[in-house]
Amino acid sequence: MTNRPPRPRGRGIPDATVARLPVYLRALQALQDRETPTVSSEALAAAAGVNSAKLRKDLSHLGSYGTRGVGYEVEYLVYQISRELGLTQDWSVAIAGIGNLGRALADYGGFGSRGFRIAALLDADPAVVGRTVAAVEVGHIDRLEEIVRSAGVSIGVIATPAASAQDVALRFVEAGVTSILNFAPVVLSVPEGVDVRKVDLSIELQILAFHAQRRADGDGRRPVGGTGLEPV
Amino acid sequence: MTNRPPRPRGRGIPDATVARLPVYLRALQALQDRETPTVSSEALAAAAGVNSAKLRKDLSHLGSYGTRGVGYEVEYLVYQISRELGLTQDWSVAIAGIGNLGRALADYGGFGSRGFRIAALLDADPAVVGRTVAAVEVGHIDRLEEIVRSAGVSIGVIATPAASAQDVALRFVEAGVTSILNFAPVVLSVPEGVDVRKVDLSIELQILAFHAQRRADGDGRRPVGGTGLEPV
DNA sequence: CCCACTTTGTGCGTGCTTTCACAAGCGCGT
DNA sequence: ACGCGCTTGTGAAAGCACGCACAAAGTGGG
Ligand SMILES: NC(=O)c1ccc[n+]([C@@H]2O[C@H](COP(=O)([O-])OP(=O)(O)OC[C@H]3O[C@@H](n4cnc5c(N)ncnc54)[C@H](O)[C@@H]3O)[C@@H](O)[C@H]2O)c1
Ligand SMILES: NC(=O)c1ccc[n+]([C@@H]2O[C@H](COP(=O)([O-])OP(=O)(O)OC[C@H]3O[C@@H](n4cnc5c(N)ncnc54)[C@H](O)[C@@H]3O)[C@@H](O)[C@H]2O)c1
Repeated sequence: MTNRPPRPRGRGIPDATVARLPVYLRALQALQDRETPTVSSEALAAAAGVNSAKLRKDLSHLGSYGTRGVGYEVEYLVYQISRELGLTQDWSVAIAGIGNLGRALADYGGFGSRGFRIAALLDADPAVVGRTVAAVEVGHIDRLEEIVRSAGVSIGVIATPAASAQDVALRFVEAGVTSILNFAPVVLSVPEGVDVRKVDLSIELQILAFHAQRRADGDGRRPVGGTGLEPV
Repeated sequence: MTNRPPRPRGRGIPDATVARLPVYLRALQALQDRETPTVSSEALAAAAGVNSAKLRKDLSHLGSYGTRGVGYEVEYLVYQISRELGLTQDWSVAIAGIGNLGRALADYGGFGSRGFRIAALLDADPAVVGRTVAAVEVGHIDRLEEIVRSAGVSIGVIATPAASAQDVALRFVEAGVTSILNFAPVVLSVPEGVDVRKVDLSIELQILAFHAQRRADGDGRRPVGGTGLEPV
């Protein structure tokens, strides 16, 4: 694991690549657990569920970290991807809305394992505020700014009801948070420079339903009471 | 066993469009609640956080449902999008793994509202099996096939630990499920023709971390947002 | 009827993404 | 030293997605 922080990488890794790096990282860590020293692009691509040419091109954006005829050294690549993703430093996360979902997120162990630390939990319900979840005491949402600033939070997670999400988002931003992960089913409006990603269960199900319906239409699969209406 | 079908997209609606239709649908339903009869592409695009030309092109894939000089009739468009997405029929969902996350999903109300009905819950833990969550009794995972078939499940949700996810996925497939939503942090391998989507919290956080690091890095400019609210 | 105005639907240029295909590089055995 | 087999890194091509800009199509007022 040689440290190598110069910058041969052409600045600007494509978004599509960035979205796949965590997948590669996870596959590599599984190999690490099995003490596999090196891996070929073919094998790693299979583990990550992508085309091997795509994997190589993705990795080439980070630098030339492979050895022709051999493959990639697992440990070295883990380090390089971690560094590129910013996982060599710790990130403090605040979760707003400690309901069913918020609690599941807070309790989730797979978080802290990789550089993300839950630094603050926030809720509006007096019955929840003051309780301790995952070793963190739930603070009142009214003190968001104070808590977020003092905990040095850089990533805000929104798990409140949809009606409160926009408000909470702006308060996160006012408190200096520029990265937000939103679970509420609303489109958030935030100032330029703030990065919002959303996780939307309902949308995922609807996309699955679309494809399922298409399969059912084409094939002779059993429909469950669809309409016979055709597009005009 | 392929990880991902190449792109069986017979000519039809582009994937990128399909992924946005649920967003439009949600915005339209909000308009419906406010009894707005018609909406322009400009206004709907703003509500959905997209470019209006993109919205019009997306909708044009469904047909010519707008009126020039006027806009789109909200109710009609809701129906057309719903039909295209397959929401005019009901979909039965099974959730495997009734832990923290699985319980949150089962309890989540925003599901049923859009044609998705929780038909079965499955777990391996004797302490969980037999309990009732969200008015559904948790069945034992060993009876997956029987339960899934008798409940007519068409969408399987995996919220088990990562180690069990692949196994559960294959059992879903054997029971006839061809649409799977996976919350476990693993790449699933399924036979061709089975549609898998994943929701991965950890990946989302890592992507946020990457962008946050980039903003903090060489880039010394402080994003002065002003008050310009940008839809995301 | 005509005209000014609004808004849709889409042709087209631009840039990003994926995939193929292969030369160049590396290790190993002889 | 040399050739062979394996694997990377990357040009080039094909495929998509996005968004501008505008003609076509509709509304409403006079
Ligand atoms: N549970 C799921 O599986 C699921 C799935 C998809 C999306 N979501 C979305 O995630 C969000 C949370 O879901 P949930 O099931 O945990 O709901 P929940 O009702 O169990 O929890 C919401 C929590 O937010 C708190 N809250 C309300 N207003 C607040 C405010 N202004 N500031 C801070 N906290 C506030 C409430 O006190 C409550 O504890 C919702 O927007 C929901 O639509 C949930
Ligand atoms: N909780 C989160 O916020 C969160 C976030 C991202 C991803 N995930 C992933 O979601 C999954 C579930 O997370 P969780 O927090 O609910 O975990 P959990 O441990 O609370 O729940 C897991 C449940 O699955 C059951 N189970 C175990 N093996 C099973 C099997 N073979 N068949 C059926 N059920 C089985 C267990 O009995 C338990 O009830 C995990 O893969 C986790 O990595 C969770």
